[in-house]
Amino acid sequence: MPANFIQDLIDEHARTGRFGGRVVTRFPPEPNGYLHIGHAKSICLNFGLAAANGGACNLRFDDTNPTTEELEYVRAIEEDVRWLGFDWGERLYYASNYFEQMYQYAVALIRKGKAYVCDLSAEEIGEYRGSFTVPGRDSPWRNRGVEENLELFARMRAGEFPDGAKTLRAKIDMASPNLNLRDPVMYRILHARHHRTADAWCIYPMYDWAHGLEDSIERVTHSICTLEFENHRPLYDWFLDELGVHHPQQIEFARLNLSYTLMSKRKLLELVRRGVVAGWDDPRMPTISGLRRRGYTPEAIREFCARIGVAKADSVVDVAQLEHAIREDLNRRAARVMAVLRPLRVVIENYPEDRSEELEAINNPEDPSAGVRRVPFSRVLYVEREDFREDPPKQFFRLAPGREVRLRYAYFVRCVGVTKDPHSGEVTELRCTYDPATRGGDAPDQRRVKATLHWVSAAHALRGEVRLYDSLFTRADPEEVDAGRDFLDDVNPRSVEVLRDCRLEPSLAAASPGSRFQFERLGYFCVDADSRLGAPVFNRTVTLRDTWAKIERRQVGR
RNA sequence: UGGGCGGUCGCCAAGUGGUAAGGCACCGGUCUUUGGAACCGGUAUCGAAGGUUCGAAUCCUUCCCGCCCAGCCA
Repeated sequence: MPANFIQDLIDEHARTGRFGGRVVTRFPPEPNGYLHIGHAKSICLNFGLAAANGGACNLRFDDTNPTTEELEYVRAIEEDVRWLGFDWGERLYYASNYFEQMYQYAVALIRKGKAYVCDLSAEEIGEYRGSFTVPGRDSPWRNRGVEENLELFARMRAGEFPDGAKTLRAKIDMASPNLNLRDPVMYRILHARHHRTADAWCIYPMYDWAHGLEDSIERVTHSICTLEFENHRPLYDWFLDELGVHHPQQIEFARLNLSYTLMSKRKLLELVRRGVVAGWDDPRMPTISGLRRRGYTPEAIREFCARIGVAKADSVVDVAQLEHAIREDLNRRAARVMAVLRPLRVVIENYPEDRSEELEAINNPEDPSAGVRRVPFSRVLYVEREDFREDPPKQFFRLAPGREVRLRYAYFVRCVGVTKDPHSGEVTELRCTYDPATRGGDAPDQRRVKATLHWVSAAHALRGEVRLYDSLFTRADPEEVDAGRDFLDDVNPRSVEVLRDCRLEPSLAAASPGSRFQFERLGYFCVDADSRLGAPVFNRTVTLRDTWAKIERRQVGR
């Protein structure tokens, strides 16, 4: 892992002997949604720091709010962390396992006169809190006696009061410039069934009270969290110091933001619930499961996280950075294969009708050990529609009337005719001739062609479905919404395009779900879970860099 | 507005008083049976202004800008 300010701090702690040289971190997700790429940054950081310093990293579910948390989410989170390549061993914990301990800590605070039961309503608490510029006022219940508080708190736990009737609050300072210190709520009454503790509790600890205790109980040394909790650190410090328990060092870093991507769990949930996407693992989602289904590898995600660094400045990483990481990984590892997404029929007029042959193709030019395969060639082929232009613009090197190009690993062919639909005028077929002397793709006379096209033999081709993805949002920052509009208004209407009549080279017949390929000249694709034998479905993970597209965009632009 | 935290190339990000790393993106070029990959080259004086110093992105002062906080969410 590259150096960062957190590692510097750990180094300093090692020098000064704080924590006795121990390093224990934790990844503490709330099981109220699926993990996304932003969580991956945190996972890589926490597990990475632990590994780099001979420490350990806990996986702890922060399940203090039973109204939003579910078992499905804990299962998905475990799967995603494991898939990313991290192992928590026996260190799997739940905040809910500490509820009794937390309750006892709260009693201890009451005994010290540092916490009290408050009868104010939620609304009243808000009013008493004051504002940035106006100090808060003490709750009328702030000076209840210790015994009364103890009894009331016990009765809260016993279920004697309805939801919202009372809270337990820390007695700190209603005039503090830090609003988190204005007698924050520690416990609320919630008669809700918890996915792990069932009906054992009807009071649940607030995050601010619970989180620091969880870290303390687990003897965590470095509690790494995001920037917005910086304001809360003085409160955690207060709780831990009043209790006199193990006191981890909290360190805040900037969460990951990605251009054209939403990272808010609430909004991702809404996309799922409204059916804007097909589920948490929709390949357009920035979730780990979505990226996995899209064809991303854990290696690429980890490399991405390593490269973006860790710092305290708010930032938005260009999504091109993520795409670069997966291209780089797949370029090295993915087998090359030929697939025609939008088929255009080609007849090689001088190639015998009854003949076909097999040509040798390299599986991966980046990896000689991947070997070679044979692809069938015959008189009728398919090429990509966009590889032919009747009236080619400047710098378009591909097929056009009269022009010669190379069919990859096969022959040079020249376009000698174009067949069109008499009504629509649409090109329906290309008539070509081939040069038998160029078998394999080299001309003995050293003549050159400016383009090499991918192709597939019509008679041997497999049919398949290919799903092309584009970004889910049209706006670089989907969190920013124009007045009177909704973030859903910025969903890209063309975020997915399904092509159902694609032709694939026959070697793809055996491809199993999850396997990844480079479709030559097009991009990286991954077999989707919807695939069935004889009816393969591919997701486009990412396109190849496309210089021609860039040139064309420039031409159209001016 | 009170408090907290930040501002180094278009986007990330090193740098911790000695004369601005790297990655992505972009622009050129080499090579090429993927207009892919690879390779070569190009692009900043550090939010601003003062000051300290032989020397400052790094120290001091003032100012400007951005983000976070007024849930019985996390």
